[in-house]
Amino acid sequence: MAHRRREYGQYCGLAAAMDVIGERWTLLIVRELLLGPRRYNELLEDLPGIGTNLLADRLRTLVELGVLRQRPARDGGRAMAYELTPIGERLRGPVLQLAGWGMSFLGDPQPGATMRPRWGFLAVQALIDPNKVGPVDEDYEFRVDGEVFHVAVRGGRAIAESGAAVDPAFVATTDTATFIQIGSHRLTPFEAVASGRLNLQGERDALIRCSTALGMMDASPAPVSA
Amino acid sequence: MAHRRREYGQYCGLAAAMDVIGERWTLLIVRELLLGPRRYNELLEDLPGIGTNLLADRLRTLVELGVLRQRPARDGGRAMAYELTPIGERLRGPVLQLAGWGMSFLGDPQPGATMRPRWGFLAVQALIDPNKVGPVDEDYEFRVDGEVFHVAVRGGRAIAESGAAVDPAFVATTDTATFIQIGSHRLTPFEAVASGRLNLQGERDALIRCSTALGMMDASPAPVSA
DNA sequence: CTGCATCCGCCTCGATACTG
DNA sequence: CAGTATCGAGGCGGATGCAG
Repeated sequence: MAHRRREYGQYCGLAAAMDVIGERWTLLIVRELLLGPRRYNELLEDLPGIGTNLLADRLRTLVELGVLRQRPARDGGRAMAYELTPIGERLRGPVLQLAGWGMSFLGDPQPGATMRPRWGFLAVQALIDPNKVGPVDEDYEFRVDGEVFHVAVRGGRAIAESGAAVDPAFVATTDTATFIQIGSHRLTPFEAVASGRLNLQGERDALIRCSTALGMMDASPAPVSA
Repeated sequence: MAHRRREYGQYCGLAAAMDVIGERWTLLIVRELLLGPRRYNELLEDLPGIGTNLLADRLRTLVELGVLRQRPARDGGRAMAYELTPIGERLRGPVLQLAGWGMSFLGDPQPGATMRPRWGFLAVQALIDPNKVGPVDEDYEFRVDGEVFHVAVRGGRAIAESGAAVDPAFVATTDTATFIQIGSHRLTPFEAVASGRLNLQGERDALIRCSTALGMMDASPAPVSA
C-alpha cells in the first residue's frame, strides 16, 4: 500500500523539495539512478537495509511525482528498469553538492560500512570544480576496484562518464576506500602513492591539471572531528 | 533525551551528508539560519508543526556535529542564539540548489500553507545564475510583505543581502505569494505587474539585466503537474 | 527468479504538559 | 524564554508470502 506522505505545508521551494525527496532513502535511490537506469533488485542490492516494501513505496511515489519513470531494461526480457526523468536529472547538481559537503564527515571506513566503486565515481563528479578546469582537451581514467570510468575535459568543461577513456593522459588505479579518502581530503595522492594504495601512470603535467580541477591542490581543509 | 540517530552505514559522501542533515526538519532549520542567527523560540515560530522536543533534539545534534553553534543573542541579555558554523555555512550551495529544484513543484498556495517573506529572500538567492550576471555594478531592491532585501552586483558577481540597497537601480514591491510564484515560473513579472500584484520603479534596462540574472528571461519551463 | 505486498515490533515523530 | 518529560500514532526495518 502507498502511504500518505507527511508534508511540511510551507510555501517554499526547499520545503517543497523536502516533501518530494526528504524521506529516508529517497535521495540515495536518486544517487544510484544518477549512474544510469537500474532494476528493482539491483537497487535492493545497492541499498543494504532498505527493506523491500520501502523501496517499492519510494519508487512508486517518485514515479507518481514525475521524478522517475519505468522503461524496459537494456538486457531485453520483460524486466523493467527505473530511470530519472528530466526533472529527476535536475537533482544531479544538488545531490553532487550535498555529496561534496558530506565527504568532510567521512572518517575512517568502519568495519560494518558498505563500500561501492560506484560511489567513488560520484565522488569524482562532486569534486570537479568548473572554475578550475584548464583550457585543455584530454581524458583522465580511473580504475577503482575493477570499475572503470573517466573524466573528459573538452573546451574548459569536464564531464565524468563511465567506461574507459580512449587515449587517457593518465590512468589512476586504486581501491574504493583509498579513492574516497583522497576525495575527502583525508589522504593526499602523494601519501596514497607512497603507501602503494594508488598507482599512477601517464603524463605528470596532466596529473597536476587533474588534481587542480578536482580541488586536490588546495591547502587541505582539516577533516571534521566527529 | 538525545536519541540515537539512525545511520546508513555507507562509506559515501551523500550517505554521510544524509546521516547529518537527512532527518526530518533538519534542513529547514539550516534554511532559517542561512538568513542569520536565530533564537530557539524564533525557530519554533518559523517552523510550525515541529514540536519543541524535536527542535531541541535537532539543535543539540547539529551543535555536537559542528554544523551549528550557540552565541549570545544580539539583543543583549543572557539569551542565546544559534548560528551556522563555517561547516554549516557550506550548506548554502546545496540548500539553494535544492530550493531551486523544489520550486518547480510549488502549485498554487494552499489555504493551510504557511508563507514567510524570508523564504522569498531565499528564493532570490536560489534563482541567481552566476553565469548570467552582467558586468555591471548596481543594486536591486525587493520589498516583500514589509521585509526588505537587495541583490548587489559587483564585478560580475551577485550577492543577496538583507536590508535596503543604498542606491538601487530599481525597487520591486510585492507580496510573498506573488514573489514565490514568479520565482517558480508560475507567473511572469509582466503578468504580475498587469494584475497589480507587483510594482516596479526604476531603470528599465536594469530590470532586464536583473531578470536575466534570475533566469526570468528564458522560455518558461512548464510547471510540474502534481 | 523478479517484483512486489503483507505482517509485526520498534523507533521516530508530533502534540501536550510541565519545569527552571 | 528555553527547553525537558511523557505518550499515542505512525513511519521504518526485517522477515515472510506470493503471483507472474
